[in-house]
Amino acid sequence: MSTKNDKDKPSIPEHPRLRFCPSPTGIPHVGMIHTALYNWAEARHTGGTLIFRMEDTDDRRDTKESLDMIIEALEWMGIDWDEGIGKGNDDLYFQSRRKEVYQGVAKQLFEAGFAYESFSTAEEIAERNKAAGRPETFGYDGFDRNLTEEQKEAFRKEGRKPALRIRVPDEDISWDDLVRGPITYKAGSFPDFVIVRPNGDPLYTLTNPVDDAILDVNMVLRGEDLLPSTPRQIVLYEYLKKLGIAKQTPLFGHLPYVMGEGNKKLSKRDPQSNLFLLRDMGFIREGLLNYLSLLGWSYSADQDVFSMEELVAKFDVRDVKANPARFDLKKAISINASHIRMLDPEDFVKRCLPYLFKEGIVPADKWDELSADDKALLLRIAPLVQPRVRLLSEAVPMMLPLIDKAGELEFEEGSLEPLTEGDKAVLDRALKELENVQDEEWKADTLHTLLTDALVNEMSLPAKKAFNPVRLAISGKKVSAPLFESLEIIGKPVVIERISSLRSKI
RNA sequence: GCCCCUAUCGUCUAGCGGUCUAGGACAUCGCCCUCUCACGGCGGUAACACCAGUUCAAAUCUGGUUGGGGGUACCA
Repeated sequence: MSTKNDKDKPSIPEHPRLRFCPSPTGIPHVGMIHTALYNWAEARHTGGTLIFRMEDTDDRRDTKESLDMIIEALEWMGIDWDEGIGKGNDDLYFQSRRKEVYQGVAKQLFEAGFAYESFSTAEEIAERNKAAGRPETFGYDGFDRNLTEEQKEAFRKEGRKPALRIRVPDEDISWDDLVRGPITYKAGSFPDFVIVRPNGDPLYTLTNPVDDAILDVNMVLRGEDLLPSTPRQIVLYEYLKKLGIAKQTPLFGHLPYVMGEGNKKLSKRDPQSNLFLLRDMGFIREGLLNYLSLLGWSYSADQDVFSMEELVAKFDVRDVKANPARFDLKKAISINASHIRMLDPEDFVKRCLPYLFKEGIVPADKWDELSADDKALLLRIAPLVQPRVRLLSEAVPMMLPLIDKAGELEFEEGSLEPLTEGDKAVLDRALKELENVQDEEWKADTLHTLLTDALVNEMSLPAKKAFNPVRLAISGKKVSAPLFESLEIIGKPVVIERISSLRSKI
């Protein structure tokens, strides 16, 4: 199999080792899952290894709840991992437990001369830049690069503590990006950067590559927002390799953003960015995964509904597009609808259960806890409802009139006003016909014939005019599951009761 | 300011120098099917940001312009 990119993008390692390493700071986000999905798909396609690790270095923002939600999200989506949290020694996979490791590496970097102590404060750097006529945003000027021991001692006597900075070589930094192709940062593009704060806290620029190196990660697929940190990390990798800590510099692939409305990255404020909100709306994993994979990648020129197996068979990160993609809820819903229709009816019902249970329509949200009668009824209803919902939650109002026979029917807003004397006559006639039907004759096709003869043929009404009042009477809605099947399922007594009830409202 | 990324219908994309009067999907509009809705079928509207250059030939290669995004941190 050859794709356009095989010839001009880097070849992937024989045994790819990828990782997904979010920070536990909030509700699982669609952009985050998009990144996780692409890492997963690449790992599964290549037979590689996916590592799941937590970048929890910010104790002010990190929460246990967030961690639990991220795990729940991955499990719900079916994104599994081979190494990492919950699989082996968790001390390897939580950065919050690894401060000594980073400090140890920092010490080695310092002793080898790859990093140096920097005593300059932000104010001093800004002043020097100003004095030299450089723009304020110029950044660090390398002032502490070659401080003598005496100078350092003098700073220490002032009570200063040094940050540790990486000595950035004066040369172009290039890499061949898996999604963007060759990228070069010219020499001097960025200054010596801090890897350890004066108080000893290691920074992302250090912790991320160090863990990747220790876990022998050879492919890094991450968001475009991390692109500017890559040349810095490449510098660091060169040093880590010299110290024997890193085996190689990994291949990098910078994935496109998932955008929201306007030209903004999908933010936590956008409701459609919240994975669990999408689940509550009634997305199924297959649909959401399918849609998300399409944001920056395509399955083929003329097919965009496919299974996870098909995705894995075809996915290649080198085919991913570099430009950001907008999250389009309408298309996401449409793709979801296709996947709902492909579900086995029993599977469909089982997945509807939580939504039905939440509204008090069924007594349990677990299939096994339902009575045989309940199961049988749901299974009869499923094929009627399944092809006409796009989200699982939409099944609730459609199933309700078929399941809840005791409750008072609620009529849809504005559905009663247009009713006329003609509709009243239709209901009268329907009532008369249906009352005479024997129990054993109460079948969808019999009722269809009966009502067609009476209402359409004898009353000379168009089919819509004839059946819609009946539909409204038994469902409370203008849109419902197929009428005659519904009549059969609801049963004669309740149908008679509901039609009489609506008749009296006209 | 400087650096980096990016640019095909409203949206997601196919396109890899000739097969492009640019294909598919969602959305939208019309028609058919039809007990409603959905499904399904048929058809319509709708895009190569701009300017140069290379070439017999450019959506495709090169340069520039413009637009969008990101960075320029002791954030990630």
